Order: sequence, then structure tokens, then C-alpha cells
Amino acid sequence: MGLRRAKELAATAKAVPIARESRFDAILDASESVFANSGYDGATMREIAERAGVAQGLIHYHFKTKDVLFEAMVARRSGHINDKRAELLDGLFQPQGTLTLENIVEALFRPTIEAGISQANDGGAFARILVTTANSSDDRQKFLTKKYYDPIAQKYIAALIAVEPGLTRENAVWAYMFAIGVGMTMMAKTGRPGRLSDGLCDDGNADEMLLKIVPFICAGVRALAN
Amino acid sequence: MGLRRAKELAATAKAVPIARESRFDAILDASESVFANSGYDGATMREIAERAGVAQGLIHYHFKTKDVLFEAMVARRSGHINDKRAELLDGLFQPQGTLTLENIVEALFRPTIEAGISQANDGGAFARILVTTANSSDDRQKFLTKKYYDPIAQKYIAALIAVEPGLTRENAVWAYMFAIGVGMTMMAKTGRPGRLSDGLCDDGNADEMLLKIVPFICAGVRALAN
DNA sequence: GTCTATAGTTCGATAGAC
DNA sequence: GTCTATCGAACTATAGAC
Repeated sequence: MGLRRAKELAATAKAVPIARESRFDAILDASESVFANSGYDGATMREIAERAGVAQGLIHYHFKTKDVLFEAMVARRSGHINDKRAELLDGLFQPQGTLTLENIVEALFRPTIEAGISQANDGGAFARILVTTANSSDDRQKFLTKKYYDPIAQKYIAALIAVEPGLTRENAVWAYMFAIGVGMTMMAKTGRPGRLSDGLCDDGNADEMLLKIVPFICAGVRALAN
Repeated sequence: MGLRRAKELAATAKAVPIARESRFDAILDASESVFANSGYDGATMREIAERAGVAQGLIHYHFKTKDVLFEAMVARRSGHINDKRAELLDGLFQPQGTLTLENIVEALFRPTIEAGISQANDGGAFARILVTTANSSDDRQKFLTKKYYDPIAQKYIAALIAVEPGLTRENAVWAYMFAIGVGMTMMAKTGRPGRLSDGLCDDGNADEMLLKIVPFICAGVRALAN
């Protein structure tokens, strides 16, 4: 039952195990890298089918339309990433956790980074989708951001206020948006940092970047919390 | 001589006066809003023609291909914005100027903001293009970023080091990239800040946002300059 | 569930009248 | 310079055999 499974995926947004190698999953994997490299409109069903090693017709059997495929792909991986984010954040509030601004910011980005690295086919593909999705004014992407990312955003905004009581709610929302903006430069993997620095900076190395990003964001947040 | 004019536009990247109302300019104006709302692949020549109030064939007479049109549009406005940026930055180094980190960051963003606001047809359209262009891994946009935005980026990176000698070149490049990332959240106009804050934040108000962004970025830069 | 073949649509670009 | 009309290619989606 292909299409039903795809719709469940999109409806629940839960952490469906990202396992290989049914053709169904191969299509979703291929979607990630093709959509990431070409955008929604630039991507073609033919290219996705080719990359997945299946007939084009099979994609329509499983997902019916390109739109459904796109949302199913976002749902599968964002469910996984955001569950991890929520789990890390909740852990910081537990008695054995250490609720600091630094830990919050790290919890915000690490799941995305690790999801990108652990991808077998194309490291960072989904991160690039996440980036353009979260920051697009396109209606489709606005809808998906609202559905899959706004709820977890609210949890992080509340956490920022918890560790920095000086933050008004307004400033906390700005701070969260700015943090996401900074994170984009890490996740987009444009190669621009390397180009601008004659190779000193490497936006392919997520751990090194986290070492720069976390202090940058934390200082910025505190500047808004006076 | 339409196409020649378009190619000169793309080749020089100079501040061509943004004047209306030849059909040539009407096409460029329409391109901005259509490309901004739909992306390169999502935009259609038909929609641009309709928005410009001209026949579709006329676009091809002036610009030959969609690719040339896109670059001509980027060239026209980025030339204008980046000339202004360079002028503001150079002014800070003059005897009568005040070279501070805050002033540098403000000079970085204000021309883009004002270009967005002063647009008659669709405020912020070009800012959205700039955002996706500068942060895309797409080959076309990578090329345009390199051609139109990397030179001015180097000037700003040098300025950051000038005011914050503690910055290594590597950290200065990261700081610049992060600053651009933060600026995106301001320029993309997704409406997300308003949604997340129940209307407290308004990403349509550029001046209010600058008041939040400048302290955030300056604190972040200084955190990397120890 | 998976494939091949193709229908139906839309798009970028061109031709040619004015 | 500007328009109308249309070509040829590429795309999404469907039909039907296996």
C-alpha cells in the first residue's frame, strides 16, 4: 500500500526509521539529493527515478504526485531530526541535565548536522532543503515550515527565555530567527567560506563550524537580553 | 540594440540608474518579483511578460534567453547596492568617518534594505533573490555570487579585521558569513517571526529589525575576536 | 509492486508580420 | 521595437502489461 504509507508519513511527522533498501525508501533517498541540488521546480521525476534506480511510473504509484513526494520526504527526515531535538532539549531540563545557553544552541544544531553526515548518498542534502524551506516565502515551503518546524521552534524560544530571563518574548523570537540564519551558513554548503578565505575555512567540516557558531550565537543572544 | 544592452549590464555590474519606464526596464522590474516569488526554475517567461505588460517574444528580443535575463536583473540591482555599500564603507575610513564595528555592520545591510523599500512594485523582492542567490549551492547562483558579491565581501572582511584586530582572518570570514546569515532572516520576509511571536515581531519593518540585528551581530563578532 | 509506453500539458525559444 | 502564432522539447501523470 504505497500511497497510503506515504500519506501516513506526511500526516504523522513521526520518527519513521530511516532504513534502506526498499524501493520506497530508495525513492525518498533519491528525492533528498535531487530536491536539494535543484530545488522543487528544478528537480524532475525522471532524475529522481534514475537516481533511485527505479522506473518513473513507480514513483507515481507510491506517491501519486510530485507534491506528495516532496512532503513525504520532508516529513520522514524532519520528523527524525525534530524528535531528536526535542529529546536533547528536554534532557537539559531534567535534574541530571545542565541547562545553559551553550547547550541549548548546540542541541538546536547537532541533530541536523549528524543527520547530514550520516546520510549514505549525499551528505548535507537534507540540510540544504531544510535551509531553503525554512527561509522561503514560497507558499508550499511556508506551509511545511509551519507544520514541521514551528512547534519545535516554540520549545526552543521558551528555553532561551528560561536561561536568559532578560530576554523579552519579542527578542527571544528574533534571537531564535537569527540563530537559524547563522546555522544556514553552516548547512548550505556553498563552498563560499572556503573561497573567501583561500581555503582557511571549510564549510564541509560541521564540528569545526560548531566551534565558531555556538560562541557567536550565544554572545548575540546575550546582547539582546540586557 | 536590446541584447547588447543586456549584456553590457551583466558585464559591467555597474550602477546603472534604475529608471522606469522603458519596456526594457519594465521587464527587469517584473523579473525581480517573479524570480523572487518563484525561484529561477519556478518562474516562467509567460508570467514575467504578463507582469511587465509586454509580449513574451519581446523578452527574448531583449535578453535572448532566460539565463541572460536572470543575470541582467541581478547585475542591475546588485551593481547599485554594492556600489552603495562600497561607498558607505569607504566613508568610514575617511578622516571625517567613524570606523566602528556597529557602523560597518549597518553599512553592510542598509543599502539592501533601502533598495527593497524603495522598490515600487514589490518591496523586498530583490532582497529575497539576493538571499537565495548568496546561499545557494546551485551552479548558476554560485557563479553569480562569486562574480557580484565576493569582491565586496572581501572589503567588509578586511574592515572587520581593521576594527577588531583580535580577529584572525579565518574567524573574520566566519563572522562575515554568519552576519550574512543573520541578515537573511531579515530580508527573506517569510512572515515567520510574526507567526512565532503572535505578531510581536514584524519582519516587514526593516528599521526595527536593524535595531535588533546590529547588536546581535556585533556581540557575535567580538566573541570570535578574543 | 514494478515496468514500458504514451497521453496531455506547459515551457523556452523562434519566425515573421507590422 | 513590438506583436501574434507556433514549433519542438521536456515535464508530470496515467494506462496497461506483467
